[in-house]
Amino acid sequence: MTQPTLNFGDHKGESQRVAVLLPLPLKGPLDYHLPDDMPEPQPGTLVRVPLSGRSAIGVVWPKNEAGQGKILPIEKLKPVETVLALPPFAEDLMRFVDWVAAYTLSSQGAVLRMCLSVPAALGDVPVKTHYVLAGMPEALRITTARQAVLDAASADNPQTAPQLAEKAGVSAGVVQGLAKIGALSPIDISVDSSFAPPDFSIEGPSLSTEQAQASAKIRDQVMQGGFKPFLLDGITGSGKTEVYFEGLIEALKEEGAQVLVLVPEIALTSQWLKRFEARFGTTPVVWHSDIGMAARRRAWRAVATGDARVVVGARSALFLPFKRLSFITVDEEHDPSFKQEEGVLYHARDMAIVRAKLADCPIVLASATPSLETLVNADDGKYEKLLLRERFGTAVLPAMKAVDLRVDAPPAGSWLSPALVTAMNETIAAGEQVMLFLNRRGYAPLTLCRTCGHRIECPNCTAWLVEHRFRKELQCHQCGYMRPSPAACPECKTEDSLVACGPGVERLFEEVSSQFADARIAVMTSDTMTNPRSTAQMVEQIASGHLDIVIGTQIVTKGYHFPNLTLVGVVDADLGLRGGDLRAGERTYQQLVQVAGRAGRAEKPGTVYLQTYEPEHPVVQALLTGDGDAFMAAERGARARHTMPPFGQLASLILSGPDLAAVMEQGRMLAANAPAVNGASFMGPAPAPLARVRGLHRMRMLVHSNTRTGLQRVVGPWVRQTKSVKGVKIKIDIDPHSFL
DNA sequence: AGCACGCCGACT
DNA sequence: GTCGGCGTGCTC
Repeated sequence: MTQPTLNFGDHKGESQRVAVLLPLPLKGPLDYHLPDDMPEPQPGTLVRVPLSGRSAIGVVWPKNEAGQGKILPIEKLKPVETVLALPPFAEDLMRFVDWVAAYTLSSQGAVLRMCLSVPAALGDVPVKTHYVLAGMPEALRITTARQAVLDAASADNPQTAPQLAEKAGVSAGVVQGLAKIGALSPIDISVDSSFAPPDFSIEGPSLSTEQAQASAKIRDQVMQGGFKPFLLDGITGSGKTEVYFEGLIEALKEEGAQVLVLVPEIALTSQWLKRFEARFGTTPVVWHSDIGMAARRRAWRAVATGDARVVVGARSALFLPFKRLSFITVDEEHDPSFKQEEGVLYHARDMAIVRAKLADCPIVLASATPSLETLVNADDGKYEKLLLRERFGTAVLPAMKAVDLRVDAPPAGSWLSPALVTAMNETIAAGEQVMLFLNRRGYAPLTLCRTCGHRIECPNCTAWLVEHRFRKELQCHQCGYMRPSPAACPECKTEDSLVACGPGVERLFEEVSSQFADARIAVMTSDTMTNPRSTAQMVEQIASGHLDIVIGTQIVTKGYHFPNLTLVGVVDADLGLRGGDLRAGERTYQQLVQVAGRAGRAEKPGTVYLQTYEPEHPVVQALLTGDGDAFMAAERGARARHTMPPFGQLASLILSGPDLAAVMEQGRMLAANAPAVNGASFMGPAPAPLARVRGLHRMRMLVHSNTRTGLQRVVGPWVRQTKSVKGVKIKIDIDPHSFL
């Protein structure tokens, strides 16, 4: 990972000229000239500039030493319009933008766009006029109404006109009148209330010995300052959160310091936030993809001004304009959702390390199942490893049992083995709860015609339509296409000939409902947890013991704590292993450990049943024996042998367009133009596994390097120097995780 | 990303 | 004869 060189020094003879980076996918910053009456803005200043007839907001960018491209004469430049009343971007943020752009082979502007993702935050702050008592003007005519308002008003407690009018029992007009003659003075107060600072007087929970040791290491580093990554490797339920909380609290003791906690999108539950608030004595600034516009604006501004001390967010929070970032935690660092798969393709965990390095602060990567990349970095001594090997309190790790489906097969048309059903009955009889995990939304992944063999596919994608029986619809999980469930086969028109193939959570619900007639059952998927209110309600119902069986997709794997849940049934442990990409084994192992970790989190011990057709598979064996280290060591060996990441590096190209011939032509040209580079090999073009998505044809190419870094220096020039075919989009993914 | 310029179909 | 479809291309 190399880093672009920047010059933050003064640039003599160029005082008239400023480079402004705009949040657009342009090649680089654009030059503007400074009006004579405008003081020279320091790099990082937010400015409004003209841009082809309109006006745009950008950031004054440090001058790049390598002045590539032609320089426009100063008289041709348009003037900077205004300087925005916002704190300038910190130097480390600008270097971060440049670094991410160079690493992901995207434009600086595209990366900046992620930092300026809240247009409303950049404008004027919405204000409400409040009033305070002013000196008594000479010509004040006192009336009873006026006196009542003056009694209600005060010099140091600003109130709005309606508030004062209400208190005084008069109309708001009286207040306005007093303001007009100067007896009250108006003060504009932002509608955004400020965030309460953290409360250091709160005593943390008492920590176990290993927790205390780990947190001491982190706190020491925080006090000493400077970049340093930690891997906090602790089994599920070992209290990792409490350990990194100590680091965060320590960092916050420094005046003005800000801390960031990155979490997987689905882990940001209200249960989790309550825990957070209990320790910090304040609501953290929450940042994720679907917070409302007002909350977004308030959060962004608070981060920029430094008012927000603690930020908890999904991957995009990494691009918030922190004034002084002093500590980062990436919780569940192995989680696949940290990989951004659209627009600028980045991995938030990897970029968080870079951000911490540029901000010169400590960073903690926490996980019960660290990624291979992180484990290798820890073993190489780049990260300090902190281990937590005991479950917190009296809780113990759940017992793991494999159910060999070849031997203990479910009856035809059902998906639960007799062994699992027996265990479920016993658990429910004991007044405890069961969770069934099946990472497949809907009723059935495939609808097939018994008569003609037709499989109902998406008209736009290479994908089967998934039946959602609750909604009586078929849906494409690729593009969102929906159609009502047909009664007859769309191909041969035979009535009642369609059969659902394979299970989804809805089908499991059907089976469980008939087998456990008295049980109270919930289905937790993104389809049933569409809004926070209903989600919170469902979670509360489970937590308080009002439900017996929870059926869920991966949404249940994180962020929830159900103390009475003692049995977890993994309906199809082999599901994630099919399709076999680079990380299929690792990912499945991680996911199943997380699911298993839902069982027996309190006093009662838990049991996990893994239904599998391949009990001898290394992933299943690792779960049964609890020897994850051996499993990861084996994975590591395999990756090293094939110089796969992190021992080598991959870059993926997706070529897509409406015209297949054009897409193929682009692929041919890229292949023909592939440079001969020692240690690098080029594969493809080949049709992508998802050969068509949203009506676009897709081909893929893969570049492999047998060295760990620097592949973008091969891929960047190669793609830039290859003639592009009209109507074909080239998406470059450095360090790809998805191979579809 | 906008927004303009630019060449081919259904309207006043 | 125009209004307008969105395809390509530029923005200091």
